[in-house]
Formats: sequence, structure tokens, C-alpha cells
Amino acid sequence: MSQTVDRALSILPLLAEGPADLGRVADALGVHKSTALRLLRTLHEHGFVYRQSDQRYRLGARLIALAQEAMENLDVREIAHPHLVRLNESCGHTVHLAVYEENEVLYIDKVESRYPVRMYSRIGKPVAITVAAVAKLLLADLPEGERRAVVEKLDYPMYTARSTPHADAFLKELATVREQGWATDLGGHEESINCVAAPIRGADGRVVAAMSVSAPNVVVTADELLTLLPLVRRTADAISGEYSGRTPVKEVTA
Amino acid sequence: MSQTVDRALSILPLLAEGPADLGRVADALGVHKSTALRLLRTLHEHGFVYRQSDQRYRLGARLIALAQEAMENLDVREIAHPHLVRLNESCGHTVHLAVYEENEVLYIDKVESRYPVRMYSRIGKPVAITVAAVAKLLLADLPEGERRAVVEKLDYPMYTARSTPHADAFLKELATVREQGWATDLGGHEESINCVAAPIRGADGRVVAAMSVSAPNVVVTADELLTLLPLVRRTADAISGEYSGRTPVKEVTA
DNA sequence: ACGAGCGTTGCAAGTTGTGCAACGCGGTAG
DNA sequence: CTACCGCGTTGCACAACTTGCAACGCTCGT
Repeated sequence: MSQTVDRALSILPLLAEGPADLGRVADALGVHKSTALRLLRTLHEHGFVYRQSDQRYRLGARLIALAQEAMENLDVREIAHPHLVRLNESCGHTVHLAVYEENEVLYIDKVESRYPVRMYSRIGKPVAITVAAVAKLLLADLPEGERRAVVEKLDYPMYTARSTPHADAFLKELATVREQGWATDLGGHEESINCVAAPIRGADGRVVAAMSVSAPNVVVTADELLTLLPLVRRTADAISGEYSGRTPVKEVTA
Repeated sequence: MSQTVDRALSILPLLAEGPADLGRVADALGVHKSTALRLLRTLHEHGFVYRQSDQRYRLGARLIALAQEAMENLDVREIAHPHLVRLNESCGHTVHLAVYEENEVLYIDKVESRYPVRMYSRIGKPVAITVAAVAKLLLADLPEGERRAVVEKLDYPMYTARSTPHADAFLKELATVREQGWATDLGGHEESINCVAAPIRGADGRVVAAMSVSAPNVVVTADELLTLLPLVRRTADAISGEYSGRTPVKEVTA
């Protein structure tokens, strides 16, 4: 791995926490200021960092644009979107679509609740991986070895009393989820919010994404939300069918 | 500027166009495959690229998460959002918020139209800089020198017959916009879509962002849309006031 | 079973990145 | 008003890091 690039890339997560001046960046990297300067300059030329009027650096616009393109290239997303909208129209709650990638689960699409009380979440935000219903589905489908490895490395923050407390409990939960083919999060992340989720599978049966419906207690009880499970599963299956139906690859090696 | 980092960063826009294999990346960079491999590996370790099952590389999840954080750090956005929502509730049309940064204008927030016919756009997407109403406002406020430089370097694609045809016309338009303090795009990007926009200013009077209301002809005529101008300007002014009112800086050098 | 294509590895050569020290500038304190 | 301090910036010599090469292993297609 390349040291220079490694250092340069390390700057980005740093700036994500907020703007920083040259000295702070150099310190954080453990390099000389002149070195940090040159790295920042290179990042700047590519538009990945932006120098604001007070001379401090923050993340740049190109980064946002790139991420946008990255998401638009996800085939599942495109196929799933109309289904998510339809589901939202019939139940009114927030609908999420998420994928797993390299130890992270993140939302790649969302349709907002039509109720005034909405849950907070944002496309692109990594989800609470140890409790979210969609995360359970995605992790449950990983091959045994990788699943164990990932689960062991996770932190288990107790967002609420119902959060998954530790790796063992999580593995058990994942086994159950895998068995039944759907998952829930009943107040494990936010005390008053429940979710039901179902997996979206590719042609080979592997889970490629997961979708969920979320609603706060004040709108519907957990039991009421669970009555939506069949609908959620049917939607997920419809997406699976469409996704695995035609080849997801659009380019040919011409 | 660092050559290695420069090359590594060049890979990202490349992958944004779609997944690519090692050979293609190496060719595009004009370097040996082994070099490209090492760069990709470094990018991979940071989660900026992801290696899919067919071994090809595509943009990774961390990129999306980072961009998300980048946007959440934009102060204007946070302040403006509730105002945008309120504006949308009172007129029903699509509302956009955009900023200028380094030769690009991009949407950083959006509230969807409540009409069934919606215009296409996405947060994070660079806007058609030569025709969009928000772009005119943002460019019109640049210092003379920089404005000329930017305008000269732009391309002027004729999206429609009403698109800005060349730099001279654009400079004239920018002068007008600067004078009147608001801008429009009447079918300059999509034949049937019109926008009215107003600037959001910081404490020093400089334009820090711009907001617009957009609607297709089939919903309201251009004239009808123009009647919303006072409301749009009032909203923009309200955001300006709130933005310049208190210090946007939240951190202290502890 | 054989060959072609692709990703991967170790190595030697030298290009490139690095840290140092010194400079210029702006703001602050005396 | 001046002197100082902090910060970003530059040029340079050294050496570390990256680079391209060539050879290997693998999978896929014939």
C-alpha cells in the first residue's frame, strides 16, 4: 500500500469531523506541516477539499458529486425505488433501502413518512449495525467465517435497554433472522421506534440489499407494524425478482 | 503536488463512470498495472473503492458516508432547511438550495414538489451552470476577475433554444441578475421547466447560497411562477438574516 | 489438456516525497 | 508604534518510497 496516498486519504475522515487548519492536519497525521500542505494541495486540486475564507480546510464539493454518482450506479437502488415509493404510498411510513459493504451497512435510499412525526436518518449514513433490522438481514447472509469475523470486531453500544448487548447475542439473533427470512428492530436503536425488514436477493439467492419500514410508537404500535410484514416481504420479493431477472450488467467488454 | 496522490485521486472520477477492471484503470492512468494495483489497494483499505464479486472495482461506501458528513457540516443547509420546507408547503413546487464552489454549482438540499409531475434533479448533482437560476446568482456575486475567468472557461451547451449561447451573453445576464437581486431560468435547461431564484447572503453581504422554486409549464405558466418571486425573496432574506445573525462557528479552540 | 488473459509478487533503480530551516505575513500584546 | 509570536509557505539535500519490469499462478475458454 502506498504511504503517500494512505496519508492523503486519512485527511478526509479527519475533515469530515469539521474544518481544520494546516497545523491540526499535520499533527493528526504525524507529519511535518510542509508535508501536510502538499497533500492538502493535491486534494484541493481534485476538489476533494475546499479552502474556506478563514484558510481552514473542509471537505469539497467534488466529493459530494462523486458520492452521488456512486449511488446512481447501484443497480438495486434504481430497480427498488418505485417499489419503495409504492409501499410508502400504501402504508405511509418511512421506507429504507440498505446495503452491506466492508463492515458497514448504509442506507442508499429512503422514502419519507407521510406522518408528521418522522424518524431521523439520512441516505449515505452508516446505520447502527448491531441493532438495525436491515443490518441483521445483511449480516445474517454473510458466509459463516466472515460473519463471525465481522461480528467479533463490532462495538455494541447500548442505545437503549433493548439494544444487542454483545457478539454472542448478536450471532444468535442473526441465526434466527436467517432462519425466518425477515428481521425486526423493536426499540433497539431509539426507544420509541420500531422497524420490520425483508431481504432482497440476487439470482444466486444471496442477499444484496435489505428494505425496511419504520414507524414511531406514537403512530403505530409494534404489533400493528408487524401486520405490515407480509406486505414488506412481498415488496422485497418483487424487487428480488426484477433484480435477478435480467443481468445487472449493462456494459459489454467491447 | 504529489504525483502518487494525484494518480490515486484520478481513479475515483474514473470509477464514477462505472466499474472498471485493473487493466482499464492502469490504461486510463497511463501507468503499469502493478502501480494501479497498489493505488487501488490503498483506496480499498480506506473504503473509497469496493471490489465487487467479478473483481472489478467501483466506488466504495465510505465515499458516500463521507459526502454525507460533508453536507451535514454545511451551516447554511441546516439553517435553510426548515424555511425551504415551509416554502414548499405554501406553494407546492420543488425547492432547491445550491452553493458555488470552485467552478461548480451544486444542489445541497431539495424539497420535492407535491405535484405529480416532478422535475428531475438530485442533491449533490452539479447543476447546469450556464442556465440555472441559482447558478446565475452565485456567479453574479463573484469578484469581477474571478467571474470573468470562470465564465470564459465554461462550455455553453444548447440544452434548448433559450440556453445561454456564449460567454458574452452570460456576462450580460449576470450583470442584470446582480443588478436586480434575483434570477430566473425560463426553459433554458428543460424546455418546459421554469425557475425563479433568490440569493442568500452572509453577514458581509456576499452571496453564500441561492435557492429556487421550479415548476413545469404543465403545472403553472412562467408568469404564474413569477408571482411567487416576492415569497421566494422573502424566504431567502429570512434565511440570510438567520445565517448572518449568529456566528456560524460552533467549535472553540479549547 | 493447452493457451490466453488477468491479477499478483519481488526486486533493483531512481524518481519523488519528506523534514528541516528560513522567510513573509498578520495579528496581538506591550 | 514596535516587537513578538504563530501560521502558512518555500527551496533544498537526503533517502525513502514509488515505479516498471519480468516472472508466476490462476481461471476461463477453446
